[in-house]
Amino acid sequence: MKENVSMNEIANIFKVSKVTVSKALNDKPGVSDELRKEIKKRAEQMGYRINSAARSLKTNKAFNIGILIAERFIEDPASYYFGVWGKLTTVLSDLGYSAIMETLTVKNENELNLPMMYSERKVDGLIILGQLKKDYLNLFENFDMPVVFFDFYIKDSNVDSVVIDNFYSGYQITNMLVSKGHTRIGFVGNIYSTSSIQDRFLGYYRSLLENKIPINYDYCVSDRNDDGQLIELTLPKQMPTAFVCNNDQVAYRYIQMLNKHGIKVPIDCSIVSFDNTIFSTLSNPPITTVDTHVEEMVNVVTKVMLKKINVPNKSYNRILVKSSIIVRDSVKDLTSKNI
Amino acid sequence: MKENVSMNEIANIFKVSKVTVSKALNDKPGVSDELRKEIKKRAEQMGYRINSAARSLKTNKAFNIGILIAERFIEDPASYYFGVWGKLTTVLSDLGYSAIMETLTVKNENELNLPMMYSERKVDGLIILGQLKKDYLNLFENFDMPVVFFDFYIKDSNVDSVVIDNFYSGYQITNMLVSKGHTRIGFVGNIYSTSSIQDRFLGYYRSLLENKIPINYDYCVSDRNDDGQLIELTLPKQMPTAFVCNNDQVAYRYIQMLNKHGIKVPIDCSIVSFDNTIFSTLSNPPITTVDTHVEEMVNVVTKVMLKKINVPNKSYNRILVKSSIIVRDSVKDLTSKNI
DNA sequence: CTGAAAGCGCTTACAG
DNA sequence: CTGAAAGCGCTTACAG
Repeated sequence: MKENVSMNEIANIFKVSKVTVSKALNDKPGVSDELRKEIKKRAEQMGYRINSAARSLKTNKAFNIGILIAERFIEDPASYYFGVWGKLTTVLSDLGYSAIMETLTVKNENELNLPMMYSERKVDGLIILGQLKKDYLNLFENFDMPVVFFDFYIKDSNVDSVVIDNFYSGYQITNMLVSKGHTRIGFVGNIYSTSSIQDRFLGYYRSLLENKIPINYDYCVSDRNDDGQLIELTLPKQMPTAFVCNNDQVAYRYIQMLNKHGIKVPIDCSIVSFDNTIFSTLSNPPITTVDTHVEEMVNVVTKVMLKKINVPNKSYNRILVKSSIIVRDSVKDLTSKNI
Repeated sequence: MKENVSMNEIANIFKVSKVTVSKALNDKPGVSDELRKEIKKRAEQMGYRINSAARSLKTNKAFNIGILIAERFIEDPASYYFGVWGKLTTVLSDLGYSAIMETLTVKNENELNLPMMYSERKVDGLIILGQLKKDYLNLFENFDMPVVFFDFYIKDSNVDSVVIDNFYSGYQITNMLVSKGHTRIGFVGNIYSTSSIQDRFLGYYRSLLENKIPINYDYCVSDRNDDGQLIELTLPKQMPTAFVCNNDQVAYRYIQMLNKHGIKVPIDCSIVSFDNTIFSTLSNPPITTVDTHVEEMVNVVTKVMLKKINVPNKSYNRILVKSSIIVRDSVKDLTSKNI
């Protein structure tokens, strides 16, 4: 394989200028169709590869998108973000962009150091995967490069974000329980911990309101302390017929805890949760959960990013992506005849 | 934030040339310490960011490493490769390199299309994460860019690779079972399916040989067909006291199958496996497994890659990274007094 | 220690 | 349709 073929070399072969070769290869007007075809063919044969550094230097576009993720999110091998990561890479690639990944260390986050891919001008835009410290996120207000937050948002920010519709998801899955005849429904999760748990809880509450079911805090239990550290799961003061758990992992643990107390799912108690992660399929029984449509979220975030790159000062605010219920075996139908 | 500060701008402020600024910022000799310090300070204040496209154009080094992974490996949300991916990114970043990720679609693999990051000269080297089709891998023989295979190797290849020492791992964990008094030991896995299963099996066999335990194929069962598709797990013709499973996921499934037959782990039967993935911790009981030292493998592969970039024609062949046993609760000690 | 000059491989605006 | 010229922002080899 030839090491370095340049446009100039190809131009010499055809006795034309490199300008013509550039136009031919980039599908720009100003070359006859025939010549264009010949040049493209020859370039391919010669193993021509464009020098994107030279292109970037001229055009000020790197055709790279940076993806920043905090180290703590990838320590968990079952992290939801890995899937996002993979899909982002694939989708960007289809659009002619490469994905540069960088992990943000605790140190860099605390010291407010911007990522290397930014300070070396390697990327045209930045996608922030998962919530970071407020101070760090503030760096991106009025930033000199397009930035989109993925899977979280912060209040009073002018940075665009793409998030799941947690509120609606909570509403939806609780409605489903009600439609199966459940009226005593609990919630598992610390509702003061993250905005995503809070929104899911509020959706759950909305469903109760709409169905004229009074909320009963005796059915509700916490799953973590205010610092986000998981705590031991307990039975509520009174037992409901169903629980809405704030995510699959908690649901998985909750089922194990119930089993220890001799309570079988879904015979004695129904469980639903959110995220459609590996925990929902590995659980016994497999859990009815809310799928977050990662694919759709990724499509949306890349589309927004490319628009922002081309029209810098437009704002998209908070974009909600809808979700859908995946029905598995953790919910009992109380309305069916064969109880 | 100022959009575009160049070396020239900084040079004008100090009434020196951009050459001096370049030397100062890059810690190259030829500038007085005092001036260097002043320039660096000022550059920081002005928000100077190097234009790596310009640097690349001159030096022919992008300071990007490409990581190629087949789409099929990231479809499984619990894929072992995600962790590798994350660590690679972190380690490369520490060394001043950015990681460009690209997924290889089935189509591109079949049509032998090289990755975009290569054909646009965006990377200085390529790490291939996980085995690809032979034909595709053949593209990298005598390639015009450093390439390292990660977690697999192919025979008769001159491409360097970094792999776990599967043979030794199998040997080691089987030795452990023997030391706990087990002599009837089975193996779970199709030994004709992948080189990694085969190597683990051969390590297991070596331990038996060394301990003068005749191998008994009646203790062994398959876990997948020759195409790699998982099949239903069954009990062997005779029951051993322990099984070496070729990976955690299989072990997880095998324990579930044993439970269905009323066989309890580790009371009635011991289980060990490989990889230390989420399946080994989620299992009940948690499984004693072989940890693959991802961190070490990543350190090795990046070190090799950087060496190859700097000294292109040196060869490192197959580098084996050792592993270690993580003891959990799935093995019964047959030698202890309190049986 | 410092700098003038050349040049990396493209793209763009303009002229013919 | 085609090309000469300029220039993107650096680095390097060399001269002073």
